[in-house]
Amino acid sequence: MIKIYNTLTRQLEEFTTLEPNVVRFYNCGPTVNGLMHLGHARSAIAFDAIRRYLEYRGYTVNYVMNFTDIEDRVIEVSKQEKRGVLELAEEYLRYFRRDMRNLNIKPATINPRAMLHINPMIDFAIKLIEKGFAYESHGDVYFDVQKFDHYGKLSNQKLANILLNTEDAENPNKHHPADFALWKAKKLGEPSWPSPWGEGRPGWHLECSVMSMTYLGESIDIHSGGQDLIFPHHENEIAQSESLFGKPFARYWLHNGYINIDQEKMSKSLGNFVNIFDLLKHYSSDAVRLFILQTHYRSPISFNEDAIKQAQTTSNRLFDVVLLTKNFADGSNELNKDALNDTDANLFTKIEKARQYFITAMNEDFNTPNGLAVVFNYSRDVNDYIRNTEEINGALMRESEKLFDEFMSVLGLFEDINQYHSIGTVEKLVNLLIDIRQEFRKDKNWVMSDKIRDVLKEADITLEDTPKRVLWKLT
RNA sequence: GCGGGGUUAGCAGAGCGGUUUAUGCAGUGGCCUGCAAAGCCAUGGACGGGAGUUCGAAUCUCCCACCCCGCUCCA
Repeated sequence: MIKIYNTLTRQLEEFTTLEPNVVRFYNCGPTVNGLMHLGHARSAIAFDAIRRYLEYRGYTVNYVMNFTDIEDRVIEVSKQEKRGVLELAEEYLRYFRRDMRNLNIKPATINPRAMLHINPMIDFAIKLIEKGFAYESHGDVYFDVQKFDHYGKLSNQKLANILLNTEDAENPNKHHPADFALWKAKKLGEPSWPSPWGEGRPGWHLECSVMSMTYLGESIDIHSGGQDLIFPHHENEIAQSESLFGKPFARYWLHNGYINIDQEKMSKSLGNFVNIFDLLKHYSSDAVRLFILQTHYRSPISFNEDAIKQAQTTSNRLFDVVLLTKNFADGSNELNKDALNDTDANLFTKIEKARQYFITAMNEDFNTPNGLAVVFNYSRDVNDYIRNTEEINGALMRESEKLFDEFMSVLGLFEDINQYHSIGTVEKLVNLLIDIRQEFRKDKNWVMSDKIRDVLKEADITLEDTPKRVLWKLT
């Protein structure tokens, strides 16, 4: 049974779905007005892992992640850079897709863009006006928060306690200062679309309600995003969708914690962000994913150079043991569980237990740090087995490989490992050289044995002498 | 003002009433060892401070200190 911490109820809840075995999952994506930074990456990776885990557990996940490409902040940047909004959005969108791919984020079922949903947004606003939840005022359309009884339920705020800035407080077009724009009248030099209220453009919050409805339906299972979206963004989405449809919008609200740098939130507005493209010049995507997943998704992460370096070391070490397992996995024989010797039977038990412990960890609100602890503990056992066992059981190693494949599919690690996997001709050749070298070593001919090792090293093949056998890997 | 989160060893970070206080990186010692590299084993070291509840608290309660975040720019 999977348990999820729900921001809405502020407690752990048993996970169930509206439709059997299908998860309707909407993840609030980024505004494409700048480069992807580590904070975006955290959100993307955290929910990617959650999505992957749900799939591992047998769910079909309809995973929608939007791109906000028309909004105040995009317009602002387009003015600064003196470029068209469309051109700007297209470019940053490309960068985001590139970085997501580099981080091995599994492609969403669909990545809807706000700019391509203007008409449905207008329709949505019209219906809200018809139902009396919104009103037009001088070309703007506002949601009337006083009409929605549950306003503030997600952020646990009473309407009266919400602090408002002076601009909103003094906006004469609004009935209540907390009313938010569904539609904004055109301002000079800004992109606009025709609407019943004249030229204008949609407000930020509307797109998610509309695109969520379009691709997942009026009620969904999971809606996620960064903690900073709880208020006002998600609060407003709830107000829009629930007042129009009269039913719960999302059943589980998940929010990831921030990344702190020097004890301060990493954010676009503070300008203290680490951009992903640059980070990936120095660290592998696996290291970045490990760095993120070593912390529970709701906790804050402290970022510093040391921490990401450590993740890189860990990633390399884990990669090596997974690769070793693959190299010894042999599919030619079925594993006969009843005929295993003690050593093999022992490892087989560990494989089964590791799988079970991993699931237990992940079932508890997707506890990836504990899941990783299981992976590390198991990898120690395999390392021991491969290096210290007289006769390696290829069929058993195939079970081990299967286990690692399961772990890695959830964590999204080492997707390209098979290209390092020793197979066929290369394997035979290297094994031949290892055999020859072993003869030299037996004769204490260190010159020749070292030469073989050095030459192989130049060919990106690393040898490792262990008590029972010589191990090798492509690097 | 209102609403949240946090303070765990050198660093990162689980645990949230009870086996020796995970796990990773870094230490230290050992095994292995022609060298190299890796691995395995062992080991030191922490629960912000104070009081309370309890047979028992990092975990619950209260007080104090400090930090972070949200309250219409943010993942």
